[in-house]
Amino acid sequence: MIQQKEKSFKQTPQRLAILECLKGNKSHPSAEDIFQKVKKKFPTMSFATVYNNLEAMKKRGTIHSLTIDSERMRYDPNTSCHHHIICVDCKKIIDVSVNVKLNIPEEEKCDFDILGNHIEFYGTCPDCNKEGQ
Amino acid sequence: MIQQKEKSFKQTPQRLAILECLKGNKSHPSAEDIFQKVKKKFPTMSFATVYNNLEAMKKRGTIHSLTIDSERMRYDPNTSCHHHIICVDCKKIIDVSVNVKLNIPEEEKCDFDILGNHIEFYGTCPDCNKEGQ
DNA sequence: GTTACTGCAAAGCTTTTGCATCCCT
DNA sequence: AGGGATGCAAAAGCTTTGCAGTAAC
Repeated sequence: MIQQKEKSFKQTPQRLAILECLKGNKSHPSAEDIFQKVKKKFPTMSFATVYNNLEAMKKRGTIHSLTIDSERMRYDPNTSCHHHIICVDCKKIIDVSVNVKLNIPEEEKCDFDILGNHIEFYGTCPDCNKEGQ
Repeated sequence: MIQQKEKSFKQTPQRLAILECLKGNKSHPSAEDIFQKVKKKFPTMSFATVYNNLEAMKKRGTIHSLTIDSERMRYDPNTSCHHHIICVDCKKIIDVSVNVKLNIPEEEKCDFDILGNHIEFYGTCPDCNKEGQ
């Protein structure tokens, strides 16, 4: 088997800024959110750089992307097993760490190899409930 | 309280064709998929008509939309409670009806009103497993 | 010196919208 | 007849890509 040399991962200031912005961030920001925040520090920051870096971090397993918001991709630096609640009105996303063991009966799997799962709870957040009266 | 007259829902041939295409369809098609299929019957069919109708049906609760595929919206005519497995390679989606009762402890909810939930299993389908050897 | 990253602009996709025309009820 | 739906084209988002210049290693 041919030894695949791993591509080096350079520590550029922009990349570090994106990582810093994401670190411990529980708001599940979109690429736009991240771009706006990092742009303050690097006014020349390009959108492509944000997307390229998010993609690179995803591939390395540093972050996860969430498909829960149909309007845009959301990113989560917390790669440990957890789930989410999304507000159907304002699209706010919060973490949930209910620990359920989910097993699919063999006959339901249709020979899929299951790698993992993610539970999306949807509802309305307190802020949107207030307004909706 | 003012009586809101319900908007009439006309039975146009195009709309019926879209409904027909969706009825019992377990492939979780995208708008493009539906468009291509219905276009065979109605060569003048417009993309806007497909989207308008899917949106209208969603509002009426006739169909659900799935955010599980990050590349595009997918539609599901099965509105009863069920979950999904998606193939991370080819994005094939199949139904799963594991019946789990998911309750979030009060302190995790952060005062959200929970309306429902959806479990996404992800993995690789038998077809993609074969190729990947 | 290499290799990868940045920034810019343009392109690519999916989805939405405006509007004139058409047609279901 | 009238309200809604259709079809077309254009626009609007989000995301990706090509490429020349630049910076990390």
